[in-house]
Amino acid sequence: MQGQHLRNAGLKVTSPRLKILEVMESSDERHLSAEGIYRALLERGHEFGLATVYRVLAQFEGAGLVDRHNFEGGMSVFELADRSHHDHMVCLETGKVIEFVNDRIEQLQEEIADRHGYTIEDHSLVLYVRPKSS
Amino acid sequence: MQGQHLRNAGLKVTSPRLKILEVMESSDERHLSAEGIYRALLERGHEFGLATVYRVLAQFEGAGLVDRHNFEGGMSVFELADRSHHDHMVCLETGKVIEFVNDRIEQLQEEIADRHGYTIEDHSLVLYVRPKSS
DNA sequence: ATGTATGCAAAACATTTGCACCTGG
DNA sequence: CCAGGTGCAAATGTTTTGCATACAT
Repeated sequence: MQGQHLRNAGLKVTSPRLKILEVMESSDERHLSAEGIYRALLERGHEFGLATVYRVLAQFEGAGLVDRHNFEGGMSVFELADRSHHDHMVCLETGKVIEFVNDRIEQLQEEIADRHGYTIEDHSLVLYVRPKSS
Repeated sequence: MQGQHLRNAGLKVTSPRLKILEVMESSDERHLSAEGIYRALLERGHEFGLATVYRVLAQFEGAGLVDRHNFEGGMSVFELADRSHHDHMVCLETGKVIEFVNDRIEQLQEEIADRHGYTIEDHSLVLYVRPKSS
């Protein structure tokens, strides 16, 4: 049961939190907007306020349970932080999100920050792409 | 005169447009928010509506005169598109923005997109950093 | 003259917050 | 019981838009 995840994060086990976790775990889309989660909850018969969804997601983010991404288009998308680090490729035609990792890029980023006297706290790499026409 | 830039972009040469270009060219900060530009204009005695600033920036973006970036923090920053491509490092302590280029990273990105059957239309790489404490 | 630009106020949008009420442990 | 969570509505902050007026060419 994911109730444990919540307890481990120091969060009370409540219905909104459990259901939101459930939606994020079982959704086809790994990357969901707050609104998307809100609608998915409705479809499953759970009517929580949108404000609650936002609050829960913010707490989850703070607890390291989810990552928030700010892709273009003005709204945040959230994904379960159940995998190791990766970056994103967003298809501009279909909206599809592809994940990828490249250790060499990660390493180069570290080197660049280091060279300037900084350490990386966080980073965001997003490729906006289109299917090859060929 | 930068009036030519505007004409080349197919835009009428108007006072707001000229002054906004001027501010962006002469500001200490290369990366400005719409509000920041609005305030800089006021300081120079030009009172245009904030809506105009946004509209002009949107047109400039469309014309390729400026780039818009969506760093964390909810608001866009704009910079003159007068340099070749580069990525950004944002200091979380000071808000300072450092630009950098790394051809190897650029190349790796191309390879990754290509490997997945896509071509890159645009990309965003931002490192959120802190000064090395050492 | 005439198609665009602008100004202002109002709308839109995603997100956050205040506060009274509920609930998990 | 009581700290903390939730619902709702209202506030927020950024950006966009509608419409009447002003301007560049």
